[in-house]
Amino acid sequence: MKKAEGTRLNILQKAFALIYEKGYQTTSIDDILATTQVTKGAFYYHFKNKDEMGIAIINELLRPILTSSFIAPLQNDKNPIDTIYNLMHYLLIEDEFLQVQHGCPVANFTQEMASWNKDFNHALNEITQQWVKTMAAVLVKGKEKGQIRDDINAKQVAMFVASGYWGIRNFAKLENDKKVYLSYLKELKRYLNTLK
Amino acid sequence: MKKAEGTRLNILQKAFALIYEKGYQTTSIDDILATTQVTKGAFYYHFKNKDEMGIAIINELLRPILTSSFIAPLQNDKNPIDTIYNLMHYLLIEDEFLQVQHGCPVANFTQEMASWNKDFNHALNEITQQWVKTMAAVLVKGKEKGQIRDDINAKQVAMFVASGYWGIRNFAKLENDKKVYLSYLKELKRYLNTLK
DNA sequence: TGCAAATAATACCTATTAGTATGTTTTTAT
DNA sequence: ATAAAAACATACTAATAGGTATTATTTGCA
Repeated sequence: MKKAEGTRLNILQKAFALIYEKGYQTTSIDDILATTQVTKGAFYYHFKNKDEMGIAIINELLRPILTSSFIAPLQNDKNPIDTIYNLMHYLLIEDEFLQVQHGCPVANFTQEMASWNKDFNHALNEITQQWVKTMAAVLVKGKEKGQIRDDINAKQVAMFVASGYWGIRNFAKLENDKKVYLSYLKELKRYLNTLK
Repeated sequence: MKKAEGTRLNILQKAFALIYEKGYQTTSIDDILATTQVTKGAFYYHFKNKDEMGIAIINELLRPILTSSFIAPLQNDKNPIDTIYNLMHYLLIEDEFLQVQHGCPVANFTQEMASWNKDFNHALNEITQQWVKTMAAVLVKGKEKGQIRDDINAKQVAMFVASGYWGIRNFAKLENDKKVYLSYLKELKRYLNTLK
């Protein structure tokens, strides 16, 4: 990796961490410069403006995270019910990047920016759709294999599950306690079992 | 109502509308003054600072809305399944204040402020808990009447449902389309029916 | 090795931010 | 009617915001 690429990546990663903690609007360029030890000249060499950096974070950091942590675990040939439950368990309980007090970064971004920045909205919608579509595909496969009831609407279920995930992330933020995840997971398991 | 009370309420209501649209942090005092036609002197006569106004909005506007629109509809003696479904249908489809592109005001506030302002967190947690507790109580009553299965964990279900609500609000914001609500409601109905 | 392009550093600019200081007007109680 | 208190108005401040202009330093390559 060239050195310039390094500073760029450094900016993206540190900025992402700050934004995940504090939110996009309240993370200032100066905040980012302070924690990266990068100067303003360097920052604006790499990014036209703050929003371009935001989009880069979504496309270059969030998207890969989504692919590896949210989508890849769905792609196995086991029972969809276990697959989905295990994914949620991993995301809520085991994953070390996602912090209970800061919620889900994609949901945070969405909440903050969706109705105000077309580019953000588009990028976020794309990665979210990818997740939901993959989950739906898993369910369809399960239907074909007879693991999932025939009368189940896969897309509908996928969205229902994804919604629950975003919601419980917000709940846990409010209580600042992972315990709510356990309660959520129990009911999710019960719900998923009604699909077979 | 005394005139002074009127200006205070005017500030709270207009500020709330702005915050619901734009978020708390990005709604400036000057924004509020511009839309209320109130001067800075008047604003700071009524509120010590911006955060005090924010707390007042939660306690004096959000709380009553929650009581009347989220909690009161739960308090009838019908079947909990219909009661909860009808509430969600009302909130997502019929309610005229809640806008698809701006999500749920309580969820927005939570996402933005929960981990940063203790007072906000406390006020928001209180009203949210009240909603979940009421929903759980409705389910408990349903269990006693034999309308809900015995092995159901009421609190757990209430939280699961509330999470789904917050989540789908965020989803709809992303797609800026009420259609996702219809899909959500269908699956919610299916889910609720598994409780009996 | 030298020079152009890439990368970075510094100083600055204007707008906006929350908040204050100090006044004036309006209400209220006597 | 009048004085005191409540309610509001105006002009300001210091800090911070995102962004730019200009200059300096590295880097890759002929």
